[in-house]
Amino acid sequence: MAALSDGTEPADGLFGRIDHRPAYQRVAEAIEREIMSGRLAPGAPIGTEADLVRQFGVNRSTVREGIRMLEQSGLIQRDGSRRLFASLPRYTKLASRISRALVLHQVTFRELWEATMAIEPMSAELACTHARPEVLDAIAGNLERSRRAVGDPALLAELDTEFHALIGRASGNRVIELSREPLGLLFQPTSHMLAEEVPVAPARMIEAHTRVFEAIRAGDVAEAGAWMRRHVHDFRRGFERLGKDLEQPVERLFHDHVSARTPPPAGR
Amino acid sequence: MAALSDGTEPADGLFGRIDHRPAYQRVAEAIEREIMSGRLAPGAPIGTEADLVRQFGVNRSTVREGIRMLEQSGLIQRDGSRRLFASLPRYTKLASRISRALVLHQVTFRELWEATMAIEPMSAELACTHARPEVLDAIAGNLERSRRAVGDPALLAELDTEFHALIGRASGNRVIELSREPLGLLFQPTSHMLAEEVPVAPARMIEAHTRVFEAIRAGDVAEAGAWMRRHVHDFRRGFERLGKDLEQPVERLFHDHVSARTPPPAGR
DNA sequence: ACCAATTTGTCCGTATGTATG
DNA sequence: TCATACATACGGACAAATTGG
Repeated sequence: MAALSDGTEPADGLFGRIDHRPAYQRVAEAIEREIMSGRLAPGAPIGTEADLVRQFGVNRSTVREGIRMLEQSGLIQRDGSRRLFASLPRYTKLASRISRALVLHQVTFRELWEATMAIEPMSAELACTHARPEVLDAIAGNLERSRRAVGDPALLAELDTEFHALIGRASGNRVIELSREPLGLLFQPTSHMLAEEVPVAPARMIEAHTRVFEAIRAGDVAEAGAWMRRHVHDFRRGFERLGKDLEQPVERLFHDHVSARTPPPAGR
Repeated sequence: MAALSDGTEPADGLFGRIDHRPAYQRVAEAIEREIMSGRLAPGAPIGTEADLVRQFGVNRSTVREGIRMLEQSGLIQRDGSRRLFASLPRYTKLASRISRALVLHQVTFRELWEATMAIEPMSAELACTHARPEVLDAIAGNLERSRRAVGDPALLAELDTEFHALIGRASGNRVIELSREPLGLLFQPTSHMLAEEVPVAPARMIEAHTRVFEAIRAGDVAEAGAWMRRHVHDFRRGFERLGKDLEQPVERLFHDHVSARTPPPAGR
């Protein structure tokens, strides 16, 4: 039951097992452990490659391979000047990683929609009690821009995605915020198509967004949830009206331009 | 608006911009593009490092750094003989990445619980119409083992986590399955503590699990959802009965032994 | 704004253990 | 069994970029 981190059982003799994983992995894991344990706080400098070479007693190439892994997992980042810092994995990066995986696994629109149906209404309901003024202002701004964008399907789809992301932010719940982000990313192309092909779609969308926003501002939990549910149902109806199949996998095509660049410097 | 993948705007002259990103990143991105576009199907061999050196015209070390990044993101894997294959990012790996991020961001129990309250009932409801026999059998087995584990808090917590994971599986919705996995991981230690400290907890848990299971087997959507909601509420009450604060961040301590090892070869 | 030291990105060559045929 | 191919790891090198005076 007490499996080691490499999946093996501990030996019961005098000596511990030998860790035969490659050196670059052990370098990465050692640094990861320091960060996860809190001994390296986010924003703390990791040191130069030469430092790490000295500390671990391995070659620089080995250190560099370890660093690549940690960089990829978001536990360390480079600031503008390429110095290494411990950092918190960014939500946007995780979200785009998740949506990439969902695309590769050929998740269907039905699956996406059902998950949205679970998360989005809850998000709106929580926003009623947790939304802070700045976020409400941001949502108001989003609505304003949406009303002016009725003729521009691409922009409208972008603003739609942003609206829902802001509701997630307003929920005051980062788990929900993170969970729903990939859904927004994956729905955006469909939202675009909908705005282009279904004449009433833009107006209905803006109407629903407005209702949700007003309910949130009024603190009306039931109303916010109900309008959000209606809105998500509406999206599905529009989707079906386009003659598309709910069991169709989300395409991988769109994903080309969502290769999220590393964001600017972390802390400090 | 048409930002390039490195965040800059396209130049409007004769020549395109020069890509200043380091070679190892471009190697990784080139391979990633092949996989995402479908030209490299999961399971397809990538070639040896020497092959990649020839194709890209860069040094071994550079290729290796690129490979580390892709390995970390789960897009490529090595089989037993260390040959490189394209692969689908594994859910378990993503889930543990997500829960790690949530821990580092010091997400609170309230946030976890609210998200669970959104996802888990939906998961149970969907299971009513989508559960396949094998999964139902697995759940039955889990229940059987749970009943025998009443005196063993650690095992019971493990079986609890497994039960909910199986419900996720039964939902026939991989988005929900993936979204809820990190929640299960993060709740497990609390579930353990609950089984240890609250005398009635094990019995109530098993009762609820049984009800949910029977409702799913009977295809009773309303009943399954209702019992799951009750179960999740119950968890919260138990948590508060322990005198713990919902606004307390999930501890980072537990995470030490959840450093999910790379699973065996991917497809084929 | 210039200079010297540091650091990263990249390359080359080589040795070693292991897996495949 | 043996030869080959391959991944891991090491040492050393140099140019370009960045830092810190």
